This record gives sequence, structure tokens and C-alpha cells, in this order.
Amino acid sequence: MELTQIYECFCDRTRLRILHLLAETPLCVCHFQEILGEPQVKVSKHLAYLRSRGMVETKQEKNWVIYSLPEQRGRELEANLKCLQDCASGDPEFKRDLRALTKLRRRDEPSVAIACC
Amino acid sequence: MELTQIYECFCDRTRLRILHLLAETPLCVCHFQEILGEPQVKVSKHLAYLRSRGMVETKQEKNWVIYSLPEQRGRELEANLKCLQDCASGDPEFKRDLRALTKLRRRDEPSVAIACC
DNA sequence: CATCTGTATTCCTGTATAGGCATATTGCAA
DNA sequence: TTGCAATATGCCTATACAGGAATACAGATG
Repeated sequence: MELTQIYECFCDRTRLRILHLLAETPLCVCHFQEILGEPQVKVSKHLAYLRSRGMVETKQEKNWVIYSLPEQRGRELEANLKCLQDCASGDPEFKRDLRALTKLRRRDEPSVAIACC
Repeated sequence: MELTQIYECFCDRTRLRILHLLAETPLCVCHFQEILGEPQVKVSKHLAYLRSRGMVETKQEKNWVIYSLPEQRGRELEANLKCLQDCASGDPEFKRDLRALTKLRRRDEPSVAIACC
């Protein structure tokens, strides 16, 4: 994956929030909708953008599509994801997202990524 | 500086090469032209882009304009610049740029950033 | 089959950029 | 002053998104 492609994926706030969440756990579209508070189209399009660039992978689970970070990540992607996590730790919005995720996981325990919505 | 703004600056190869060089030393426009092998307009415009976003600072030195990274860098910028340096170390083009810089500095010693071209 | 749910896509409009060419600008030197 | 060197800017065209509205599609369920 080209370095600039990584940064192209990173240069939108919604996509950053998505990737930040995915660093924590795989998620389906409706989870993103709920946590980010963004309309379905917007979320879906950004996910498509990320997928078209190999930044995320998908897996069909019944009616849902589960997004996750790729299993195999290049050195550069790995470094930048780590850097993002570091930067995110000081940002109120990212922290809020993480709290929302935690609450949602507690609610849906134990099968988060399956019976997701 | 907003995190996404950093990534917007990072998502063009020419700008990445510029920033990678600036992490080493301040430089004037014609140095960039020479090292990058890109036309003056292109270099100048990318530098203007970076300056308009506070990613670089300038200083007039006689007939030349010396560009440098800002003295004060936020935590996020610092982290991402470091990450960029790390990623660049494995990229042939970035390495070539660095070699070209070294050669140019040797040639222009000792007053690199002054009698620059 | 009919329908519902979750997700993707198409069409549209507005905005941002990339990069080239020509030209402007600024400071210095003869 | 005239001219040159270094740099910036305006105008142009092509391309890429962002985001909303409406619609399509696919799988599950009744």
C-alpha cells in the first residue's frame, strides 16, 4: 500500500474515527452509525472508500457486513495506525467514540460482532 | 493544528518528499527543485499549500526564501513527522532524495541555507 | 412469495485540489 | 534605471471527493 494512499484514507475525520474504532474491534455498519451518529449513506460510503483502498476488509455475517482492519498490515500502515491511536488518545471525540463502543459491547455481550444490531 | 489537516498535507507524494527533506534541514525553493527534479511552479505551489496550513515556516534571505518546519510543533505533528521519517527509511525515492541532499550540502558547504543556489 | 432489515449504489451539486503556462513580484546587481 | 534571478500568483482544465436523496439489492423470515 502506497504511503500517500494511507494518508488519503486518514485525511477525513469520519474515516479517522472509523479506523480508530476498528483498531479496537471489528464492527458492522450499523454499529458505526450508532457510535458515530452519522447517517447510513455517509458511513457506508466512507467504508467503501476504505475498502477500495485495501484499508479494511469485510466479512458477510448473515444480514450484516463486518468490517475489520486487514490481517496482514504493512510496516507503514502498522506504524501509522499506532501513531493514530497515540494522537487519538488526546482527543475528546475519539475518546467519546471509545466510550460509546464500550457501552455498546457491554449491551450486546457476549456476541458483539454477530447478533450486532 | 487539526489532525486531518496534517494528513491532508501528507497525502501528496511531492509534499511528503518536501517534509521528509525539511526534517533534515531548512531549504530554499531552488534546492527543492534540484533535489526533487520537479518544475518550479509545482514546488512553489506545494510549499504555499504547506505554508497556508502552518506546516512550514518561511524566512526571507536576500533573494531566497528559506522553508523550514515550524519551531513549535504540536504533539500530533511531532508524532506524525517521526512516523513519516520511519516509513521513509524504507523507501527508495526518499532515500535518493536524502542522498541528493547530502551531495548538495557538501557542494555548498559551509553556508548551505544562505548562498544556496 | 411478500416483506423487512441491513447495506450498497446511483445521481446530483458543490468544493477542493493538481499541474501546466504565462505572468507578476521582489530584491539585487551592473 | 535596466535587467536578471528567485519565487509567487492567476487563469485554465481535469479530476476527486463529500454528502444528501432516492433507490437498488441481498439475505432472512413469515
